[in-house]
Amino acid sequence: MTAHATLMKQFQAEDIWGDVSIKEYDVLYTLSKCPVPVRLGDLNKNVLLSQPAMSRLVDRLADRGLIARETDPADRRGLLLSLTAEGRAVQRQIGARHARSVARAMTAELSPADLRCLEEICRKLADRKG
Amino acid sequence: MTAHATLMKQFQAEDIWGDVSIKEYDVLYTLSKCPVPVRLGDLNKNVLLSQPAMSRLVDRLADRGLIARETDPADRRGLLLSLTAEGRAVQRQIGARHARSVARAMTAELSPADLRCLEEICRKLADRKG
DNA sequence: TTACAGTGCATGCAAACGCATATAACTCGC
DNA sequence: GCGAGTTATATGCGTTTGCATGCACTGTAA
Repeated sequence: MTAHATLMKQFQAEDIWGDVSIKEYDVLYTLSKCPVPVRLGDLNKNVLLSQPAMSRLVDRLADRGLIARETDPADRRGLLLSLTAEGRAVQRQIGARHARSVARAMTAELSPADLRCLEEICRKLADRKG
Repeated sequence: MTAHATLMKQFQAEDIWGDVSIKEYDVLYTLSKCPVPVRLGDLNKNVLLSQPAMSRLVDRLADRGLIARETDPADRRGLLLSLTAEGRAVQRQIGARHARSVARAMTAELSPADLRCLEEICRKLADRKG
């Protein structure tokens, strides 16, 4: 937990976020990794926010024109979310800078073996029983 | 980040927290690890909260009698924080249950070698240059 | 000693959050 | 087909957060 907190505070303090908060970027990043539109509930699994908070975060991003919402034709309760062209551009721009920060922070202290090990561990933990 | 979010959501959903939030517990736990009273600013390094938010979280815990505040005699701007007897009792009770959850979640998916590797990685990241 | 830049914590305020719950849509048994 | 139960998202409301800033104290230097 301490490792996570110090890393996040360092990333948050970097002057690369423009008018996008780190949680908002988290959503943009997750969407950028999805080849097809995603459900709100699925997005919510990747971010430490309650469902209502995610709903309103998506509201704000949609109002700002960064993501598009459409009701799922197959299940009209559902929302399908995707990046707009502008959202994709913003994600790419911030993502490039953030990726450099992350790479710098991780390689500064961790060996290549550490990095492989950590990747494996995180995959195991994230894929854990639904 | 996904691994962290899923783990935290699972822990948060466990029915072991009583009327102490996970952030409040985080503070109680950190204090329980400190042999001597700690500064607010130092506590804040372990938790992903801004300084004002930490200040008010400590307010609430002090109002509830779980932690004690005293001004540092050596630097009278500073606050020294410590657990009260009740705070220590609460931390121990919740901590015992939470430790079991954590152990279960981690050992379910990770090998002993993974655990040693992760511990080493987290130490390196947490101790990273100020 | 007094002025002044720096540090540690507190507070005002708007924004964001979580909880409980409402709403809408789907599913299943009858 | 129709009501009961379930699932996906939205909304009301009180609480908590972050930002900007204020206040108290420290240290240094004229």
